Formats: sequence, structure tokens, C-alpha cells
Amino acid sequence: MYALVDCNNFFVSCERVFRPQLEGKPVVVLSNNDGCVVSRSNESKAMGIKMGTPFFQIKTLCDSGRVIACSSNYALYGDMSSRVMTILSDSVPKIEVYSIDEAFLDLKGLDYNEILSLCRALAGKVFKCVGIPVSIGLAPTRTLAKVASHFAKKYRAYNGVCAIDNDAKRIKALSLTPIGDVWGIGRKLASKLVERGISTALDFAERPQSWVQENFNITSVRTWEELHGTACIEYEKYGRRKSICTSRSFAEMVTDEDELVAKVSDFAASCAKKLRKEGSAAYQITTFLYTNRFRDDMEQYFPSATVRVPVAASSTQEVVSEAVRALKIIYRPGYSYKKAGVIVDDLVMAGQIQSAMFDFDEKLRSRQDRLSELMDKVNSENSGLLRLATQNPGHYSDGIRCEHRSRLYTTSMDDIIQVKA
DNA sequence: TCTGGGGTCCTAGGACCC
DNA sequence: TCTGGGGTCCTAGGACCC
Repeated sequence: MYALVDCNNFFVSCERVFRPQLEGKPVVVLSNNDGCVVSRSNESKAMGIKMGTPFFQIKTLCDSGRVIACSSNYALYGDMSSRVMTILSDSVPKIEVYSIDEAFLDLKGLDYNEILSLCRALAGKVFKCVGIPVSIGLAPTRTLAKVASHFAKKYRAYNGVCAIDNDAKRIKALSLTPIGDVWGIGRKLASKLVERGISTALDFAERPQSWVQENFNITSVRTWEELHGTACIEYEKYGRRKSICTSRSFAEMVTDEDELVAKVSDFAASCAKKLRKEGSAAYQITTFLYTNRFRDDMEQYFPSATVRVPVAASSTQEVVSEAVRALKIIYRPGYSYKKAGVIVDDLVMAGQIQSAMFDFDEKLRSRQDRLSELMDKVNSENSGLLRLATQNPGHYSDGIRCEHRSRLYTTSMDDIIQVKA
């Protein structure tokens, strides 16, 4: 059996832990820049507010106090998440953290009765210790566990834990699940399936496997298998990430090249820091720019440029200078840019970097690496104190809108440092 | 006026090889 | 004028996830 533990309305629940007065009220959490809705309480869902709704469309509701909006506070959510995950991993042999608010539990070797009571106890323990309500779905495959967790969340009678543990329950659950709600069936696929008369997960499962194979791809066949109770989506191997990205939309559109250089430098510096933190280095650095895709009245331009380095890089200096080089390749005056970002990929572990045969810059590289190490050390105590001259003073998140931000309740030192900076 | 950010996997098609 | 066949590898872009 697989168990999927899913935190209910996670970001909203995090806010409520520290502001209990939000309990029972319609609350939403907004994305960066107070752009759109990314988490909703049950009450705001009931009002018909959809995931991804642009904030300006519900601003009147918020201004009149009928809905409470919070700016997102990722430092807080990350910290709450790790508290939840710690409790889970202390309680079962192995967990796989699937996202900030979800984890699969490996329950091998436990007998069924034990599993059910363990899951009930776990849900209680997480709520008691962290204050976050969770739903747990139990089933023979991950896809069915996802389905089960939806039922656990939707119907109070389950008390937070729902098991799909026989065929009758499986059929019943699938018949009540819209095809688009199935894990792995996205918008495009769902509409194709609906066109072919398939509206529920059961409709899909009842088609012959050969039909799925002929009309769709391997991913859909796996989903079909999983819905039938055959596990075929593997436990993710704990590999390192294959790419790292830092990007932001801007509150105000940017036209000036120097301003973009400063922002891209910040994003690149952030990528370099993430690389060093997990002990890897990158052969490829990509910079991309977006104009505002919602403005039909303006010229659109979505360029990107990728540069390769001969020796995998993780120093702030090198990643920043390559990202800026890529930016200068794609920058065109006359456009208003709404978003930019830097991606580093083709990653290797820092210990396994292959030196280039004619690396005339070897000394320079090793000095830059040492300097970056030093920057990390200083910056860990004084966030953002040391930076390259091309970077912005302050933090790249400064200047983006967050007018409804909660305090950094669990990481208060960071709070103070941010205020100083 | 105002519309997020960070990932993974799959596949078609091109480049290249013999 | 006529211009093969079969295989692998790589990559960009699409679809999906939270």
C-alpha cells in the first residue's frame, strides 16, 4: 500500500496557525507580486474563487473584507513544511517528499490494520505538533492514493484518512472522479478524452488498454495501469536536481538594459548560491526574457540564450558574467519586459568536475570558487551583505508587491535581517 | 492598471554514423 | 537523370506536476 499525505490548503493553513482569527473565514494566499491566488481556504473555494484567479479580479471582495488576502511568505511555508516532513519521516521507514505540501509514505512490511491506525495517528500528530490539517489517501498505487486523498479531504466522515483497499471501493471512487482530476491527466489530455466521451476516471479505466496505447502515449498507459491497481510509477530515485531556475515577474515593466543586467545578475547569483548549497556545478547557463503576454496591444518577444562553459561553474562571478553575456545576446531595445530569469543545467557534482584540457583560467577559477565560498560564509550571517557590483543593492525580491505579508513567525532572525537590509 | 515560480518527463525530428 | 537503410544520440518544445 501507498499512503499519500497531503496538507489541506497548505499556505492558508500556515497563515492560520499564527493568526487563528482567520479560522472559519474565506482566506486566500497570493503568488509573488500579489499576482494571483495560489491557495484557498474551504470558505473561499465555496465562494467560487478559482485557483490562479488574478488578484485584481477579487480585489473588491478583499477591500470590503469579505475575503482576506495574504501575500505569500515562502520562508514561513518552507519551515512549516519541514516540520511536517520531520514528523512523517520519524514515524515510518521511508518517505518521499513530493512537494512542499505532499509526501508519499513507504509502508512496506506493515500489515493492513496497522497501516490504517498508523495513518490516523499520524494525521493527529501532525495537527497537534504543527497545527496543519492533513488528508491521507491509502491505496495499492500512487495514482489511486491520490484519488483516495481527495475523498479524505472532501468528506468529513473519513476523518482525514481514506483507503481504497478493495475493488468495489476502487470502482466507486473512480466513477465519482472527473477524468481531469486524475494525477497525470492535465488540461489538454482531459479535453481530448472528454471529446471521446470519457468524463470520469472509470470511463477511462474501462477502455481497453490497447485503445489507450494506440491513441495516447506511454504516460497515459501508466496512468491506466495505476487506476487498475498495478503500481508502475516508481519511487523517485533521490537524484540531484537536473536544473535550477530563478526568475521573477516585475511589478513594473522594464525597458532599460542596465536595469535588466542588475536583475539578471541577481537571478544568476541566486542560481550560483543554490548550486553551491547542494554541491553541484553547471555547464550551461540560460537567460530568458518575457514581454507581457497579457498585453495584446504591445509587441511580444520571448527570447532566451544559452551559453556553455568549458569547466562546470558554481562561482557567483562566473555564473553572473555568463548570464549577463547571454542577456546581451538577446536584449533588444524597444520592448517592455515583464519577466526575466536564469536557468542553470547540465549539472555535475562539484567533486567530479572535469577540467578542460587547455584551461588557461584554472587559477582564476579556483580563486573565484574560494571567493564565492567566503561570500556564502559572510552572507549566511548578514544576508546579502556581499554581492557583485552588477547586482542590485538589496534583494531581488525587493520592489515586488507584497502588501499583505505575514510576519516571519518561525524564522524571526531572518525577519530582522530583512528589515535592516 | 493589475495575471507566479520551479521543476520533471516524453517525444518528434534532426544530426550524425557506418 | 538516377541518390539506401538502419541505427543512436541530442535537443527543443510540449505536457504535466505542485
